Amino acid sequence: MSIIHSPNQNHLLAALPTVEFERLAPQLELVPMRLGDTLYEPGSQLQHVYFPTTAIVSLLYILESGMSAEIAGVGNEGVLGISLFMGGETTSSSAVVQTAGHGYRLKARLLKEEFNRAGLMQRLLLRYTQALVTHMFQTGACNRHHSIEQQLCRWLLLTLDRMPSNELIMTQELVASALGVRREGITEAAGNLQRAGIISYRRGHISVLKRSGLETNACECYAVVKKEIARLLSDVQYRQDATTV
Amino acid sequence: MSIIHSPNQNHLLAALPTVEFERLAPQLELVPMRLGDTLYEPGSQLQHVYFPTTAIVSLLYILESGMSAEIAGVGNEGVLGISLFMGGETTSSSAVVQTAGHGYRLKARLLKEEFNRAGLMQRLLLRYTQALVTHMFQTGACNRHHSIEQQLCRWLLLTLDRMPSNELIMTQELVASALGVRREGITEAAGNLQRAGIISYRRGHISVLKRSGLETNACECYAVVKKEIARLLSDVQYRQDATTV
DNA sequence: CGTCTTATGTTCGTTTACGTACATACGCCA
DNA sequence: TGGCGTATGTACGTAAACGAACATAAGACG
Repeated sequence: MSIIHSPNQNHLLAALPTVEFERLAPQLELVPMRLGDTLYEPGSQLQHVYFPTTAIVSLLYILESGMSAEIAGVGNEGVLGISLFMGGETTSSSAVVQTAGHGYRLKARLLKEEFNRAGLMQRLLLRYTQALVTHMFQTGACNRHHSIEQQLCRWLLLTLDRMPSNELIMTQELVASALGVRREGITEAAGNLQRAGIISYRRGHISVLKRSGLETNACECYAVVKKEIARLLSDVQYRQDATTV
Repeated sequence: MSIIHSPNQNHLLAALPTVEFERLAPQLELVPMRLGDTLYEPGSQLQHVYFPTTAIVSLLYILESGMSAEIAGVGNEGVLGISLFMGGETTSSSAVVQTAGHGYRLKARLLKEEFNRAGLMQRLLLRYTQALVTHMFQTGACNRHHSIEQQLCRWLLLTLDRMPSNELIMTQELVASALGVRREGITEAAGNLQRAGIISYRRGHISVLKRSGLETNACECYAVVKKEIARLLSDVQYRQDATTV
């Protein structure tokens, strides 16, 4: 069975009116995103924006000491490279593929042109940016006040929501660097969740057995982010033809 | 001596071209901002945007447990109420006055109109928003990895940069809630800095004696945020008449 | 099937910040 | 000038996460 790819798997692209979509579609380039790929380095000039379809990308900040923290994740609900239309040209964060998959990319110049037409694309991009800002807010507060286990639950839920199955392909090491904690801290927290029958895992794979268990153990941050994103994108209409995929 | 107020004390307003500035100026309303005033509550419909001139406002997130964390501060370099032009209408954060002073406010509708003219105001607002996003990124990572003392130094520097003098009017309790830590933690960190001759303080007042000392003890986050904001706003030209104030 | 890389498990002591309780003293205002 | 509200100082024990070192085992690959 071969996998069918379509730009409409990305919510932003699927919400474009036909005119705008058809203008961009020929310029969209399907790209594979492999685990660990770096899409952006801090400070580099952005050449493209990326609309993930099946991949998930971490926006993470790497400190001088080498320690890192994920500030937000981007999946098929969003886009990478907001600083292009915000006007900064470069980012101060890194974008690293956290779950392998695919996405479509668009040349920076073309995106800026489309943005400046002030059509629905502009509205969508700004809306999405605000959702991202909300996410960052919540993550910042969460970093400060919640335990590793709570944060792990939050993070698993956010990731799970973007996956087709209930299995995540990733090592504890990777989760640890996303949350900005020690690997051992994840081993312990994940061990607790496994003993409680909420998840089960083996080398590089995490299966969620009881989603409700994660929700119970997560901090409020998951629900808040989820709700706010739903609100911000609630009036987004998908094109008729976009739903057939 | 009476204090002279002018919208040009706010950098964004001072950078508007004459045409745009003169269109908005009659609609700008000078408002006092008293310590502790709440400009926005999470979830409320925003009626105005605020351009601080001498006041500093904290964007802080309050968790269910009552604990809080400041995600960014806004002074005369910025504006409060970005969700209005980003399209969300409401914020999920609170905006609380951290240093008393003044600012100008503008009716939400008028700002949106101006934004949609796609003139320099739009460019400025988007640029500023990206600077804010950068700030939030850095704060998030800082919350995770740096000590209270480092964060205190960073925070004092950021606040100091927006003050005309080297004295901050605020209690340790207030600083603690901005950083999202215990008041006792601030007492200890501030005590260290005072013993080192870097600051001196008395009830509700903090004087910075040796700025370089703060810079030495701060984490990298201060310098990074400072530099990035300077970069983003480097090509902003102030109107000729705006510099006379 | 055996080997070797690497993901995961476990255990120490240590550090940092928390939570609580209470002491002290500044400085506003009657 | 005296009193009082409140900002600040100090001192516990406790909890969470860290840092480092090492053990175990899964599974990729020859």
